[in-house]
Amino acid sequence: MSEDERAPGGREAAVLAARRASLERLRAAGIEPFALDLRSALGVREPTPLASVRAAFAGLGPDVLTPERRTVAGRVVLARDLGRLRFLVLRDRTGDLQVVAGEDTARFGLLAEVDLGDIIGVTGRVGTTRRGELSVFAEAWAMLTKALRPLPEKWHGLRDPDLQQRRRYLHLITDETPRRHVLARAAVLKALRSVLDRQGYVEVEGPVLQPTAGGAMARPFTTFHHALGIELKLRISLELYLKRLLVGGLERVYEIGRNFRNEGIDRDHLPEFTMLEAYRAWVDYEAMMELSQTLVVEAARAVNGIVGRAPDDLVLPVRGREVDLTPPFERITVLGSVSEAVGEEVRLDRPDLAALAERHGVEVAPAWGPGKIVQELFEALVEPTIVRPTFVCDFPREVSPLARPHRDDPSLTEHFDLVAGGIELVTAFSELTDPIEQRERFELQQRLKEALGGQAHPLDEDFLRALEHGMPPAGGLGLGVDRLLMLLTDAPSLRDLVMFPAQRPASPPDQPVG
RNA sequence: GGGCCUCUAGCUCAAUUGGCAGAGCAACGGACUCUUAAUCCGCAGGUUCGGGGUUCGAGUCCCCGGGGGCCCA
Repeated sequence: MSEDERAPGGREAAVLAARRASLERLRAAGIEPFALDLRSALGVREPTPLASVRAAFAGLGPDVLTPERRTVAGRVVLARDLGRLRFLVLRDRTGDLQVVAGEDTARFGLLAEVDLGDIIGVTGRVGTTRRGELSVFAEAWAMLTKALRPLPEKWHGLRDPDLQQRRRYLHLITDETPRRHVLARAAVLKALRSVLDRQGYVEVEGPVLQPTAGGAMARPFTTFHHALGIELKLRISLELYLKRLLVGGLERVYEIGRNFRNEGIDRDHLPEFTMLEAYRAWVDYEAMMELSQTLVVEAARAVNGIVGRAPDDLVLPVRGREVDLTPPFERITVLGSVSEAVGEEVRLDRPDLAALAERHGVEVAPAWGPGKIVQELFEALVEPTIVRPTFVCDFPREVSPLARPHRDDPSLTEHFDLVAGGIELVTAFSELTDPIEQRERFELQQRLKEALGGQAHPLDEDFLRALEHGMPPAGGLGLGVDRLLMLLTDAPSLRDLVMFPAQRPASPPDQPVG
């Protein structure tokens, strides 16, 4: 049942009825309130963007009427009725502009049927009012789309975060922030693709529906394919199929796509999120550091214009601090930074690791090995303190099942995370190519998962089979696009960067209790 | 999963110790030929998220449930 079937509150019903009545009056006057286009009424195919009018007539003094005629269109967001003179403010994707209607305006009387929220078109000469406001002085106008529901409060807009998400269209009409977020996402995606395309990577699309969801530790969403008669999972990472393409000889591949994880929702986690993963043959994780740096810097430059920063400004405000993205990024190691944080040397072979962790407020599960304990120490003590973009290198082998053992210390892996402003942006490896070791690592992960009471996924046998055919040495990275956007826009939550984040349905009116 | 906060008119918000549910915007009727959140006059609008309880009396206190936010796991 939709919320609109609720017994209507008196006022809302009256507002809706008034809009319907206005609609009928327009029809009675021979005006179609849902027009096909601007052509029939105004003789123009598309309106001039409001910002273009502003740009073309900037600097006009007050009380000027130019001979220049323009047709504009947009949503009416403000209306001031002075009797025989009427001011309307239109809003389109580029901005706002005032329209003035008076005795020279055709069908002036019917303008009384224009409500806040209606979409109209106006043709007239461009000029300024006595107070100097740039305006189109309406000669003709057209109702393009009648709005049957009112806009939110014209000054405060939609402040309720629940309604901002549920009715994002209203949020977009009344607040420029979500619009900037949409534009920032588009700019970042374009910048990421541009960097990779320039470097000869091929964009590919792997399967979203997978028989076994691999490449990460996360609970997947499950669905059922009726024709095939099998259960399928929504992917939790892009990794294993991209690596199959490396086996197949593609050498430089990337994918930008949605991953799905059936887990908790908070500021930094959404059930669906956008990942970039890129793989390149013949290189190691050093090359991925370079690539990460380029991707982050180019994305930052692409967003600067949208959020009002200078084009080359790489110093961003993030959660009340300044983050300087100027390369080269810093480098630290997991063991080195944890040692510094606890004030004594931390090694994977220390027998008292668990006690050490507990002393620093990290609760240790019995099934955890030394690698896991060190990783938890890192995430608790070091990661939140990292402000400058920093490559955190050489994670313990135990917690990094897809990365190659470190060339200098086989208890570690060639695995780095890029962290900036306390946000984890990138995970990258020198990829593990040894299929025998890969199987052992997967099996170890399964045992660990079971020991912790979780349900282990079956192994992706076809992936292991592909590795047995031989994957070239390669470096790979995964970049969280939403998190990168959070860093670049200083949005407080990932939910702000996704127009329609997953939500429970609004509480229905007649829901049975219990 | 746990803790804290929150939900009142279409929207933004008030409501003293538990004592007549209010304002602005939007709407509706009217005035106004230069407004800038226009102004002015008038009018109307409520399942106080849902259910139960305590009480002479509940928006307010208690219990159960729902939506949202923040923090923790």
